[in-house]
Parts: sequence; C-alpha cells; structure tokens
Amino acid sequence: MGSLQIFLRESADAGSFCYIGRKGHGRLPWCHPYLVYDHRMGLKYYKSEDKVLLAVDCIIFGFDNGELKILLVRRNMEPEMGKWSLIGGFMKKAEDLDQAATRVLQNLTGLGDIYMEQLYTYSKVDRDPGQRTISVAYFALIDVASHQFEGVQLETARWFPLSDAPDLIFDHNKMVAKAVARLRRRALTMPIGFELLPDKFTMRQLQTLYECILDKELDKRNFINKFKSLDVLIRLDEKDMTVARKGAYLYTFDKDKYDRKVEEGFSFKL
Amino acid sequence: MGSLQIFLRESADAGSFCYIGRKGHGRLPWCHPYLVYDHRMGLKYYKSEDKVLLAVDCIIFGFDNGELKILLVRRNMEPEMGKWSLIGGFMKKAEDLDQAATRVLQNLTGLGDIYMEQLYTYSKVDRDPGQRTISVAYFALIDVASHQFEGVQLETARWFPLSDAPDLIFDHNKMVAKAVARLRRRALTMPIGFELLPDKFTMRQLQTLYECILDKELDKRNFINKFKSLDVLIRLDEKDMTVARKGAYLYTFDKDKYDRKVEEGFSFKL
DNA sequence: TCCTTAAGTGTATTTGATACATTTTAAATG
DNA sequence: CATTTAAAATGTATCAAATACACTTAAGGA
Repeated sequence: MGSLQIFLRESADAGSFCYIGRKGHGRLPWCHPYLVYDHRMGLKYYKSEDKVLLAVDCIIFGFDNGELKILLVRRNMEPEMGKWSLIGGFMKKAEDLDQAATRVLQNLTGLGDIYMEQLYTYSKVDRDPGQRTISVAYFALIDVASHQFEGVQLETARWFPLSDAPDLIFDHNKMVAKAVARLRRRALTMPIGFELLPDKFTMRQLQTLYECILDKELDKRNFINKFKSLDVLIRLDEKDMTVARKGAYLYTFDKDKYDRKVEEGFSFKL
Repeated sequence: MGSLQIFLRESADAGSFCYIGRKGHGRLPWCHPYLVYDHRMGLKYYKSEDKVLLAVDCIIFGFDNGELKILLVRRNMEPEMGKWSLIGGFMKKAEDLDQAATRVLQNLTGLGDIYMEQLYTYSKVDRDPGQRTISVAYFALIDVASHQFEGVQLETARWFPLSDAPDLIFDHNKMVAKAVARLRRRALTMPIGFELLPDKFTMRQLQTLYECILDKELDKRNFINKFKSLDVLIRLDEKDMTVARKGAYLYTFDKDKYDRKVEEGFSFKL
C-alpha cells in the first residue's frame, strides 16, 4: 500500500487559503488552509518554514520631576551589545500579544494595572540582523512616582528624559517616534494624564505634563478653563504646600465621569 | 570528544534577550538572543516552538455608484466554508508585511499602485480555530471605476455595500469595524478621497464619498467652501454632462499641493 | 511688617463652524 | 421657439470655540 500523497496549489492569496486534496481524489473540503495531511502523523502544519518569532517591544512612558521619560535597558548581548534598547520579549504560543506585552512589563516592574496599547507591527526583513523577527510595539503609561517598583531587572533598566534618550538598537528609534505621536494624539482625545500622574496632583503638574507631551507652552488660564469645562476633575480640600508659599490645590480624576466621557468619545484642543 | 553543550536562562523578558554560553565557559558574548549553538549544525533558532504563522488580511474599500463598498471572498474551505471573509494570505519569510499585503492585493486585482496602510495586529489564541495564526490587518483604498481588474480570483470575490455586508469569519468583522473607524479619521486628516475617486470627479461625487465615509449628510455650500479653502483641487474646463442638464464641472486633485499639505499635517472638520 | 513667589481667576477678540436661499445653465418638452 | 425642469453654482450672517492677555491672592521667609 503506497503512502498517501497530497497536492497543493501554490498561490493562495485570494482568500487566505489554497486547495488541498489527495492526488486524484479532489480537494479535501474539510481541510484547513495551510495544513498538510500525512497518513502517519495526521494533520500537521504546512509552510512551517514561513513561521516566525513574534516579539513585543514596549515603549514605556513615565512622568517624573516635570519631565516625560522612557524606560530603556542596556543590551548585554551581541549584536549591538552595550547599546540601549526597548524592553521586550517574545510572544509564547499559548498567549496573545496583549498578554505577552503585559507579561513582559510585569516581569520588569512587578505591576499589572498599567495602561497599554498596541502601536504598530514592524517586520522589515533585516530589522534584526541576528534572525528574522517581527516585532509588535506596545506603548505603556506609568506613574513613576507611585510605582517605585523593585524588579530585579531594574539593575539594567533606566529612565531617560525623552529629549535626551540615547540612540537605540534596530528600529527602536522609529518605534519611539511613533509612540510619541500616538501619545500626543491620545492626549487630545482623552485625558490620558490619568495614567501618568499620581492619584493627587496639582493643576501645574497636569499642565506641565501636557506641555511635555505636546512639546509646546500652554497658557495657564486657558488650560485650566478648558480642563475644568471637561468636568472630569475633582478639587480636593487638600493643598500641596511644597510647591508654593500659597500652596496649590490637589485634584483627582473623577473616574466615573472620565469613563463616561471616553465612551461618548470627545476631543479637545490645546 | 563530548558534544558541545549550551545553557540558557529561561526568563528573557527584560531586554528581549537571554544569556547564552557554553557550559563552563561563560556566555558567548557575540551570540544572538534566542539562538542556540549546535556543534554540527552551527547556529540555529531557539524557541522555534513559539514561532507562528503571520497572516495579512486586507480590508479593501471601494467607492462605486455613490456607495462605499468592501471586497470580500467566499471561503471555499473548512472551517467556515461558504462564509465570507476578507482577502488574505500568509507572509513569506523573505518579505515584510507591507510586501505581503501588496502581493496579496496584487495577485487578486493585478494592481500595484494602491493606497495601503497597516491597521492592527490580531492575535487571540483561538481566533482561527484551525491553527494558531496571527493576522496583521491592512486597509486599502481603490477606485472601483478606474480599476476594472480582471484577476482570475475575482470569480470568488465580490463587492458589498458596507451597510449590507455579510457576517465574516473569525475576527474579520472586528477588523472591518476598525478599518471603518480609521478611514473616518483619515478622511478628516487628509483628503483621502484622492484614492477612492477616479482621476476626474465632480464636487457632488466628492461630497457623496465623504457623506458615505462619515455617515452623515453634509451641507453642499459648506462642503465646497471648506474643500476649496484647502486648495488642493483643480477645476477643469470639462464638464460631466451626464449628471445634470447644466452639467457639473470636473475636478482633479493637485497632487503636488496635496502632498505638501499631507506633509505639513493638517486637519479639517466636516 | 514687608517682600517674594507661584497660584488663582475672567473677559475681550479672533477665528473657524454652521445655517441658510436664490440664481444659473442647458437639455427636454410641448 | 418658448417653457419647463433638474441639478449645479454661489455668499453671508450667526454662533461657538480658541486664543490672547494682566492683576489679585495667599502664606512663608526675611
């Protein structure tokens, strides 16, 4: 009894599939695209030579000391040993990309409740000279002050002011640039400051944050008026007495109102 | 002579790398992350069990007969045989995602000069019940009228009005929804109509296109005023006499001015 | 008590978005 | 040839939002 043979049609672009069948018996209609049938092994994957490793790289923004910063690690490995790089890792087969990004970040910072968002997928053939890797970039926002994480990995990680960050490996510079653009857009579509500030903050801090993100000076009165009209802030009775002799009122975000606003979808210009 | 052994550190998230070296000899500093050294094979990939197939799926928008449409194919394969699906294919190891998307589209339509843009990467573990596949969605804009493509594959492909499209396989509905949102945003950031209209078009066509994209009626005078003030249109001396007794002037985009505008970055509200 | 420093506050002006109605043209009709 | 008809072309007044702009207030330190 000869072994069972299969045939495949090469070009399979039209609908993500190609015809598969037994020689002389027509296609096997139940057969999944890109599967190969082998009479001993049962179904197995086709085109495994086109499988690739999927990495996630995280652009982690923090706001500290009136500056917008990103978290980088020094690469201790060739190629590009000693150069700075984004925090990253590989997606495991049992998880999706969001989970992979969360895991990578959690392993580093020990924190789980962090704003993350998928940014873009980078796939140039030679982007990683070592091997073919596709990288999905995520950007994350964390409040540096409240999150004094003690992760072991932190020996190798460091916060850099965005304006004074070193050159990065591979296409990581591009990723950062795109993340900054995205952050800028988000800042105008949702009061994203939430994620980057401590629970209680002054108007000044909020404004400085926006000035850093948008990279331009804002008028204090206009800024406050606009933000107040958004109606997502609660002024506390507390004051921060360290910033001025007079002291400055502390605010928190009104999470409920904020969430409602985000759902409604709104934009606001600065 | 015993075989050369290697050791790896398992958790490798902090910087996309892990330590690799010969047992007892410290790590090999020149060795790339996630490579394994084998004395017979030389370098080979590590963690190949976490490699996955990368698909691209294209949301192809067309504008025809005053309607916004998408191009779908009927799936002739299990699972989900007979259901409608986006046009897709797999990325080959020798190409990047943009190239894969272009190839997929070119194979289908025979056309190469098409506006395409990466949308989002979908990676839920069970998104394709057949096997683990990650899909990178692209959205494309083509002018149906000028591009009467004769691709062989077209037997299986069909244009559907966006408002009357069938349910799609996997997470393709989600992809379409996201693409529509992106298209809407683009329409307000760049005069994207360019891509969806024939070379020469009437103001009415342009307005109808925008009405379809934004899904709301627009005032004719305001629309024309705003678009004229953008200064990217050239009014030709020709008229389209089929649309009205009076005839309607034909316009083209001023590609140069348009490109300059896009570079400057501008937004305009409708 | 006075000085200093940053916080806090309101209005006038400009700019852009919206609402809205009549005239024009050429083909079709009688 | 005069009249009808259907859609194209056009401009202004109003309203809303963005911007520009300067003085007063509070509390700590000298």
